[in-house]
This record gives sequence, C-alpha cells and structure tokens, in this order.
Amino acid sequence: MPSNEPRFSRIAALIADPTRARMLSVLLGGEYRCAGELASAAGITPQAASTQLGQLLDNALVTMRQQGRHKYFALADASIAHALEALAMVAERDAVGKRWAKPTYQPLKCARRCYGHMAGELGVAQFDMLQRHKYLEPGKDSLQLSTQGRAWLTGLGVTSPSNIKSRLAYPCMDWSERRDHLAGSLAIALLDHYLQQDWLHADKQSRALTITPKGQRQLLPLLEANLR
Amino acid sequence: MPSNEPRFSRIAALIADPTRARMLSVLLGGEYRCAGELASAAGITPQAASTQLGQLLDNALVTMRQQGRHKYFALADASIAHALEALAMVAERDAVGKRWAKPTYQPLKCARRCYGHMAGELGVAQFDMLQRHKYLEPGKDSLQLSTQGRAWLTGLGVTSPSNIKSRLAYPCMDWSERRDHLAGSLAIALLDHYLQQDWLHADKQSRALTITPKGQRQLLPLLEANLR
DNA sequence: GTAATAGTTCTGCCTGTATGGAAGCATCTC
DNA sequence: GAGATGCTTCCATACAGGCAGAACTATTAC
Repeated sequence: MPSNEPRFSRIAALIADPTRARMLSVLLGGEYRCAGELASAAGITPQAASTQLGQLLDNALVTMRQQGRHKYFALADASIAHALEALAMVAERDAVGKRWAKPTYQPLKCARRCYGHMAGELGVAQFDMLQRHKYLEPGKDSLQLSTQGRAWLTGLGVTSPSNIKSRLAYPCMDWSERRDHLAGSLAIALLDHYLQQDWLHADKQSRALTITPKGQRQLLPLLEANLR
Repeated sequence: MPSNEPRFSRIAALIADPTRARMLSVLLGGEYRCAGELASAAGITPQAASTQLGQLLDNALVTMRQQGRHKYFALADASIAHALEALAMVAERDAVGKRWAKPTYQPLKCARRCYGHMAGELGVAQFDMLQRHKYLEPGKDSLQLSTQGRAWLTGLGVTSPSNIKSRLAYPCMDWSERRDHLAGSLAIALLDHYLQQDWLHADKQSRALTITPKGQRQLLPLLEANLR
C-alpha cells in the first residue's frame, strides 16, 4: 500500500468538512472572528468548534491571537484564500464563464474583500493605478512605497502602515479578473480608509463591497477606474 | 442545523480522499489514463477504482471517453488543475517562497506539464514570445492565430489544430511564476511538437519537463527564453 | 464457439472522525 | 471573594464512507 499520499489531499480534507468550510467561508472576509462567533456561524456547539479550530490551527490554515479570554481567528495566509477561491470556481463552474456575469455575483465581481484587502475590478484598477504612477517599487520580498507613493498616501490622509511585521504590498491573484491586485498591509490600510471615508460599504454576509454615491464621485477618479 | 454547506466543500471532499487524490495527481499530467492504470497507480483494486472514478465523473471533476472495453479518464477542466495546484501551494508552503527553489522542485519550476500544455518558466516564456511577435490576437472567447502566427506555426512544421472543438488558445494561471502561460489546443499541439522534436523530455512520474541538449540549442532560441 | 480481459454492481466489514454531554481552567465582572 | 463567560479536554456514541470478495456484463482474442 503506497503511502505516497499527495500532500494536497490533507489540505483538501480540512476544507472538506462542511463545518470547517463554513468557518473558512466566514474568515474569507478577511476579518478576525472569535471562536464563539465561528461556532454559531457554523451551527455547532463551542466544544465542537474548539476541536475544529484546533485542527485548522495545527495545520496552519488559520492563525490565532488571544485577547483576554477571547481567541480570534483569521486565515493564515493568502494562499489559503486562493485555494478556497479556486475550489469555489470549480464548484460554481456549471455556468461556465458566466459565473461572474450572474446578477448574484455582479457585485462580487466589481469589488469584494479578499483576505482583508480589496479584490475584483476595483482591486485590479487600484493596482494598475499604483503601478502606472510608479507609487510602488520592488523591494526585497515585498513591494515598497516610492517617494511619490509616500506623498500620495499622506495626501490621502493615510498613515503608512510601518509598525506591522507583515509584508507591505505584494501582488495577489484575482480569480474573477485573472490578473493581480494589491495585497499586503498597505492594501488593508487603503481598504480601511475607503470604508472610513464612506466610499465603500462592506456587506457583512457576502464579502461584497458596494460603491457609495460618494465613492462614485471620489474613489473612482482617485483610482482612475472606469467600470462599466 | 444550517444546510448552507459551502459548495466548495463538496469539491474539497472529492479531492480529500488520498486514493482519489493520487488518481488526480496522475491526471494532472494532462493525459488520458484508463481505469486500470489509475487503479494500480492509486494502489487499489479495480472495483474500488471504479467506484471512485464514478464519483469523480458524477461531480464532473474528470471526463471519460470509451474505446472498446477501455475507459479513458482525464481532468474535466483547467479549473480543476488550478484548484489542485492552489491546494498544493498551501500544502507545500512551509518553505514559504522557497518551495520552488528546493532542488526537488527546480525542474518543475523550469517546465512542467499542466493539464496537457506547458507551464513553468518555459511556458511563460513561450506565451511572452507569442505575444511579443503578435502571433496571437484576441478573438471571441479565445485567442486566435494572426496571419504572422499562422506563418510561424507552419514554419515550425506544426499543423494548426483546427478540427478540435476546444478553445485554441487562452491564458492559464501559472502558480510558480504568478503569471499567465498559454493553454488550449494550440498549446497542447506545441508541446507535442517539442516532445516529438526531442527538445523536451517528459518525466512520467513527476510532470516535469526537462530540456534536452538539442532543446537547449533549438528550443530556447525559438522561445527567446533566457533561463538562469 | 471458448477463454481472457476491462470494468461494474452488490454486500458486509472496518476504520476514521465529527459530535454533544460533562467536567475543568482560565479570565472578566461585580 | 462569588458568579458568569469563553474556551478546552475527555469520553462514548454514531454516522459516513472506503475497501475487497464474489458475481455479473461487455468487449476482444484465439
């Protein structure tokens, strides 16, 4: 009996359980959620959730940070989000290429949260704009802000996220657009800013980001985005 | 008890079983394999394999074509290959970015089969070259050969795959390079040609494509590829 | 025709694993 | 301090699903 079990089947097994999958779905939004929240979202008792979250943690699908008696969980890595989105693409592919054209998915195609930052057409537009103006330049292991980029950012009123250990900026694959968008702590800070400015509204259920009228006037020109 | 089971957990469950995963691994090479072959590759009896393949077929993870008493199976779709590669990226990510630097993966990074066509550095180089020379032009739903592209192809001695219903050429995400490479029937025809010309050698086990000395002299200049 | 091969269906066995109940630790509130 | 809350560990139950043996069909070979 060959024990050459493909490594990826282990990961798939972790995603395969409906309970864990529901938890991961919630975490795809990019926010930290505490164990109790995840338990009720998954429809199971806290003790069952504890077991499941322990497995996800052991296999590093999620990370955890403790605050007092609460434990907050989030996806460990953008690669997890990628895998989940890739599996979703398979699951929904009956409507072959039309998945993203379906009315339900239209808002998701336009803009959505992906592991804490912005994906979809708007995410791609943002990345393109930053590149076009050379606001980003290659660094070791991560993209860095150029001098102009730093100026643009402070002009926006965003403080450059420097205290965070995670990478500042790097490209992240966008499944609906088949192109890169921006990920990293900078991308997260930008999305936070857009939400604070009331340019975007975050749907708690569906990961969708909708553009507010104010965002139509201010955010789209800023990103030089022309959405259909 | 919420029955809102995420759709992707179904797909993950199909990949999660080590036996099915081994079969899918084999099929990732892109070739059709008959049921018996897959059974012995997975290390199970034919009747067990029949059950498993039935499941993969029911959920359209694989397609099947019958020839006499043989049944040949292949991955149904490039999206399946994508999902498998994305899961593999998660599974192997312990060596964070270094996965593709590890000696074992070096040949895979250089060139590998992905669902019948060529991926890796060489696959990306090929795609870039075709774009640079404007051998491809956008069509409806698929890239088309331009006049110059057709000329280049016949100059190579490759007959344009016109009789096939599948799409001629389209971009396919490359996980190691984080860029697109070429997929579609044209890509498959090109890889076949390279193999026939003895420019590349296909490893049966590992999906790796190694460049022969002849390929070093002839294929690399053709693709204008400068690999480290 | 007979024999061999490829694959399928049926059945019982067995293992892996998710689950909730009970009990136990922390932490926070009053 | 007492009590509540958030989460965990232990345990017994139960369900799901993969497996091979046996019997069957369909195709190919002689």
